[in-house]
Amino acid sequence: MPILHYLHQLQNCAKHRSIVSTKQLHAHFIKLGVTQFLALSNTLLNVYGKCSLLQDALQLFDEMPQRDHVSWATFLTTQNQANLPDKTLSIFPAMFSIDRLLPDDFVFASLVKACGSLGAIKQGKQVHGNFLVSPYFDDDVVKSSLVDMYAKCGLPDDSRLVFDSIKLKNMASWTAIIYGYARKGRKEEALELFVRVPLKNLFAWTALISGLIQSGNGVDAFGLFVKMRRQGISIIDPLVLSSIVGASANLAMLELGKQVHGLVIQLGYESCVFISNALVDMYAKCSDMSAARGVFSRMSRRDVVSWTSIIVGAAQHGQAEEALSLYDNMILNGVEPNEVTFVGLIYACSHVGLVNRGRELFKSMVEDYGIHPSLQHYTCLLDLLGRSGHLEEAESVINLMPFKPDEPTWAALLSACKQYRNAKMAIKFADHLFSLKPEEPSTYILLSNTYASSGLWEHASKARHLLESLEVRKEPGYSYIYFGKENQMFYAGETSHPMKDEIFGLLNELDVEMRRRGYVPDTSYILHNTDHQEKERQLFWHSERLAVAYGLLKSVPGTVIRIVKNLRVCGDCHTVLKLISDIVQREIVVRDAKRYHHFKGGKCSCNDFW
DNA sequence: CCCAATGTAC
Repeated sequence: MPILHYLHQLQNCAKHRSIVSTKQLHAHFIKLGVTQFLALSNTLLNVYGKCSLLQDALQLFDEMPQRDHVSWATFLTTQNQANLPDKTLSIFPAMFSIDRLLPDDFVFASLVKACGSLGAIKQGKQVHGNFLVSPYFDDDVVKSSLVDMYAKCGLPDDSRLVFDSIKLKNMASWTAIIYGYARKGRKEEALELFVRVPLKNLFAWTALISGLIQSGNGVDAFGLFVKMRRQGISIIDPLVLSSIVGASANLAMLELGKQVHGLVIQLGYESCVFISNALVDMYAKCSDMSAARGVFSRMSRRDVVSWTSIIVGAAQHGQAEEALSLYDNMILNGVEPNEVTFVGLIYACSHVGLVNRGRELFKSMVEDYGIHPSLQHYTCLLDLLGRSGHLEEAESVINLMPFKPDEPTWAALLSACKQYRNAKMAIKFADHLFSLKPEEPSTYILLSNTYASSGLWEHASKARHLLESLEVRKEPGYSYIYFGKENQMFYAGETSHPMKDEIFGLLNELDVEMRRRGYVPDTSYILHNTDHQEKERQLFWHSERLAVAYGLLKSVPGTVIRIVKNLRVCGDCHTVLKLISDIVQREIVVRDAKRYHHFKGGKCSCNDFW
């Protein structure tokens, strides 16, 4: 049977993703006049999808003289596989309106998957409803897709309802439900189900581990990863590694990240683009830009994520020129930038006050690449304009843009007003900020100082008053320091550390030298309303200073001191860290809640804007 | 002949 023979050949093409053979076969079918056999065209459609030949798939589908359920299911799947779930949903209505066909189980599964990828819960529930009243209402595959959809939409309880209705639970449904709970940080339930999985394969482990990482439980995830390795699960698919690399990045644990990198090399996955992308990002987040550049330069193939990762990394570490020249290289290499790339680029410009270049990039993003600017893009642009003193222009951008600025954006503009002594504008911005009912204590300090400097004492005291009635920081400040295999955590005001005396002695010594150089503690950053001396004492015990002192005492001389802080560095600590970096001639890198600071020789890479 | 599970940059 020649048709069966051709089907077999096509399946081979799909397996090996052989584009040339597929096109040859297609030409052959046309010549033989066998394209009216639906099975043949449908399979061909499938192969085009698998080979990522979207244009060919679309043309074939469009030109098919008749289409059946299989044609539709296959075509919708090509859209899902090409990461175009919105297309899946927008094309589907034509199934009825043009071909008079109702969805079958295969089509339902594709639609549900598309809703899950989009997080489109409203449409997802509609599809679910239609599925329940269809003849396929009991299909287990569609049900496992539904479990996955609710998991991806962050509704594990809805997942569970569907999951419990599945008679014969397959691995996909187990994986999906575990992922759903893990992703929401519901560890107990995720683990409880994991214990019950009949086959604990790599998929199940990956779902559990990556879900936990996405909910910020990186430490638990690492524990499980080690357990998985010990149980001899072989990593035949590198996806779990990208999650684990990402967890090292989130925790900013450089040593851990290096170990994971070693494992990646050992398992032979360094040549995998998305793994290397994750490594570049990890080194950047761990503030080791030279390692990030190393991985990036060794990559034989780089996609838009690779370039964007290194650009954003350079931008966040204050290396604006590097970010911009990387962008030029990216364009020369024929890689098209996307919305994330431009966030990094405009951010880079704002760091060094390259106003014209930033404006050009913003314009180019819209005009050359057709990207609709998001609030984040406007925030970067406003930051750029504010920092460089173009306050009127910033105001007109605010009036023209289709978003309302958020609290940090108003705060950044307000700081810019202070810097450029524009009291009139400051009051305007402050009023907007005030009406947002800010939650960040430092915002009240900024507000109060702004009003006070303009003689608006009543407003100033109102802001101070609100601040004092505000619950003092829900989260206590802490800093981590890592070097070698050691890591230590310091809380603000901590006085029980075994090396407390040495730390206190060193900080005192440094304090004397700093004051000799003209340092005066800026106590306006202290929230409690206590006397001046007490405020100075509190500043003295801020966690980043304890961590730096510990680092100076214990780390190898000359090495970079790396610190991760949960909150933002206060203005006084920023001054102090600059001074310390100069006094002891050491580079200090602090990753705070907002950005990176490289203190070196009395200067900071953030250019004192943060 | 077609459907379901794990992933990287803001």
